[in-house]
Amino acid sequence: MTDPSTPPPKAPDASRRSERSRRAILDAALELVGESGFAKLTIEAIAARAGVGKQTIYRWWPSKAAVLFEACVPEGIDPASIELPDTGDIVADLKTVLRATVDDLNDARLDAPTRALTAETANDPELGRALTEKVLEPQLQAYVRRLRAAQEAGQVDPDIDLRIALELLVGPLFHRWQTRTLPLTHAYADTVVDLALRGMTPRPS
Amino acid sequence: MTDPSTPPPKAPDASRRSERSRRAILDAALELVGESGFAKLTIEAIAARAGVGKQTIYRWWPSKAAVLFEACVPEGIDPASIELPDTGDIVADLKTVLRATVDDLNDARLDAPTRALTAETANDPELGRALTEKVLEPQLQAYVRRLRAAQEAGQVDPDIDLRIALELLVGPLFHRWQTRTLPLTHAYADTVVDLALRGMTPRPS
Amino acid sequence: MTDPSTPPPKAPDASRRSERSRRAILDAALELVGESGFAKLTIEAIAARAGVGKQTIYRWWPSKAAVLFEACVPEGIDPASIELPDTGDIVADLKTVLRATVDDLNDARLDAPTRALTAETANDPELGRALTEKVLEPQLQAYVRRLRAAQEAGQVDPDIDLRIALELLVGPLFHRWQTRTLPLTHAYADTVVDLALRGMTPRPS
Amino acid sequence: MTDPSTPPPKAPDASRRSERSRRAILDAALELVGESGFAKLTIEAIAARAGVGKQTIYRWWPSKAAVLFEACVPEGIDPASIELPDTGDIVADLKTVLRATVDDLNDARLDAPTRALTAETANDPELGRALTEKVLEPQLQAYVRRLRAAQEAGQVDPDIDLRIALELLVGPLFHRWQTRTLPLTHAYADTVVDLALRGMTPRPS
DNA sequence: ATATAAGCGAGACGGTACGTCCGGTCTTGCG
DNA sequence: CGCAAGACCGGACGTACCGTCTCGCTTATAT
Repeated sequence: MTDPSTPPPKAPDASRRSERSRRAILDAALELVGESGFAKLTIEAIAARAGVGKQTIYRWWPSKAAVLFEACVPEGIDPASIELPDTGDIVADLKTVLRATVDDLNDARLDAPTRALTAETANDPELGRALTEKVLEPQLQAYVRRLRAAQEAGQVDPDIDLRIALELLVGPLFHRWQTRTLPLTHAYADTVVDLALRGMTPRPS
Repeated sequence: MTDPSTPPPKAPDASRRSERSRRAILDAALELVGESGFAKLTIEAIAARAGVGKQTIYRWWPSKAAVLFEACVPEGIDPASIELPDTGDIVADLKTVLRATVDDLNDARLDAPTRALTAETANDPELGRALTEKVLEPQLQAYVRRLRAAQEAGQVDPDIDLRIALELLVGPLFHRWQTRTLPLTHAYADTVVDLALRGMTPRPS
Repeated sequence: MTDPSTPPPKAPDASRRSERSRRAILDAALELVGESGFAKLTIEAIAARAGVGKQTIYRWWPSKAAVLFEACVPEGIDPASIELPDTGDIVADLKTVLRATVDDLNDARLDAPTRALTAETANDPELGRALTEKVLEPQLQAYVRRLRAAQEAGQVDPDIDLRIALELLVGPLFHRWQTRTLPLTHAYADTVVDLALRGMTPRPS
Repeated sequence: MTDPSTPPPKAPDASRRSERSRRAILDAALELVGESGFAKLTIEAIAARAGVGKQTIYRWWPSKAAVLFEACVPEGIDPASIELPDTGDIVADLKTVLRATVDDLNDARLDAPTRALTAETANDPELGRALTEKVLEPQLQAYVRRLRAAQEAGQVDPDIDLRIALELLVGPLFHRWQTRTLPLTHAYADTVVDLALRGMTPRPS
């Protein structure tokens, strides 16, 4: 059910939309943010690089952040499809996952756009919501599911709030990435998992 | 050895600087960021509100972020002076501190400028460095000192890397604040401390 | 042969130009120069008065002098169409013309812009060329044509260089106007004509 | 009796004035106007080039035009001392003088400042008055004196208004210089004198 | 002989305008 | 009607100078 109260925003006809232009715009945005950073990313520059009229961008996206978001997060991936590995060994599995996360965060190609989007959420709450809903929460939920399985397998204390447990794992990584205080390494990921999990082992009753 | 290659940047004479203008600029910046957010914060608006020529801002600060930074972080506080409480009970002390941090992060007056500065570090590495050096690290070092005391008192496993231990405490708080996924409460702070500390208790040898 | 070396100056598309804005800008420029003089004439003020973005001025004119020039000299007048009266009496005709010139030079509404443009030629040779070509020379050529007719009618010595003859008529007027040494009157115009023409009468062979 | 009504304009003490600075300022102004033209001549540039504080310029001159004026027209020359040659032959004498004038007007070193000052009179009537009084009129009066001598010698018609006669000589030269329509040559000067003088010869009674 | 006050170099200050860049809207002509 | 192109109004950018205003520092009387 779409909202009938808002006055006609002249919604364009999506069925006539040019896929060609859409792709060119998203590609151009990614290229430019990689070359010069988000601060110098301009709607005009995107349009020029993509060989596209400015209006074609304004017609389909509300902001340059939204363009970049779509460029980074291709729609249509099923949130439920994200699944953490489950070998039965929660510690090993988490180390595998956090090491992969470390690798992603260290990937130079992803760095600029990711930081840009993260930063832009401070000014653009709508973007923040989208980022949380489409990217962040699905991943966090996958952590919760994996931890619940460990709980049920008796590897994690049943009294523990899994939401917080997950933040104990993810928070430190995110903190280092955001503040650039110290390097993000596999060893770091391992230590975080070890420390966090030590606090979650079932207490001897 | 200073770089002899760069041409003279014509450093202004700080001794002739007008303290009156400096204060007016910092106050105006804080007011405006509170009223309209960082995105709408303008050098021209700051100058106008402060009753000051634009050049007077450009003369002393390299960017509006730098102005805001100085407005938020009055220089001249001794980093070593930051000290966490030490009642002998590490758990209680950390809960006290993290609850206070939660209160700070929930303070509406600090929210806008803090988020703005944090976000701006993505575009402005120099600002990031300053923020880390002048604000973040001094606080983190205080954590390290308090945790070391606990270690020496036998309340924390001597094998633990205190730097990572601290990130286990601080990271989750920062993550929630940054992502706005769930509310930051005292209860949350307590649980984080409990969980993290459980992982650090000395192992029975 | 056009110069192939200069990089593309990105010439705007004149067919899309807004005639509405063009008129508003020219009118505003004339109003403002009349009110406050050329020294206080500002691109920003013209734009504001005309309700136009500054870029719209910079897009179509290279300087405020060029704006004023176009405001004063509407393009598209045929240079050949300027014709001095010819009653058969060269003295009477020249007096008629110079008296009219005196009236023009004394016209307060024309004074400010005309002086401004004349003065600006000292700094802006391109403007000087335009002024000479579009305004001055067509008028001087009309003088030459009328004097040639008089020559052919035996009223002016056939040996005389008409270009210089004309300057003997026009130069004194221009000199008084420019230097404001003495008032420009009809009597003055008459005397100049009388004196100058006395030197051009055919010599008794 | 000095005017007691005007509020104290804080006239500086001329006796303490630094001749060193005065010369440096005038020299710098002349140099700069020659290098870059009047439009780019700034008080700040003069001060910097002269190694002088800006205030020292503002203290002694009301405008950059006034500086340039003094640089071009060293005070203290007696207006009455200007005298045209008198060999008894008015035609030859005038040709000598106008040829010298042509040479001056063609002198590249004098061109920029002279044009600048002439142009500036359009915006600065006070400058115009000074220029007329100190430079122009003394010269024109010398012409009048020489022409009167010629009149008394019977070489010029006694009925002629000498003021206008002089303008017939000077106006054409000035017109060509100002409009840059055709080159200023000795031949041109000669022709102007011939033509003008032909109109002034005594009429056979 | 020494205060005292002026001119002076320097340059920070509150401003105004510059010429440029870009945002977001609107218009034109093509497919 | 979507689209490329780009002119348009508006607003902020960072720079250049304006003319005024302090600062210390000579330097030249006027005690």
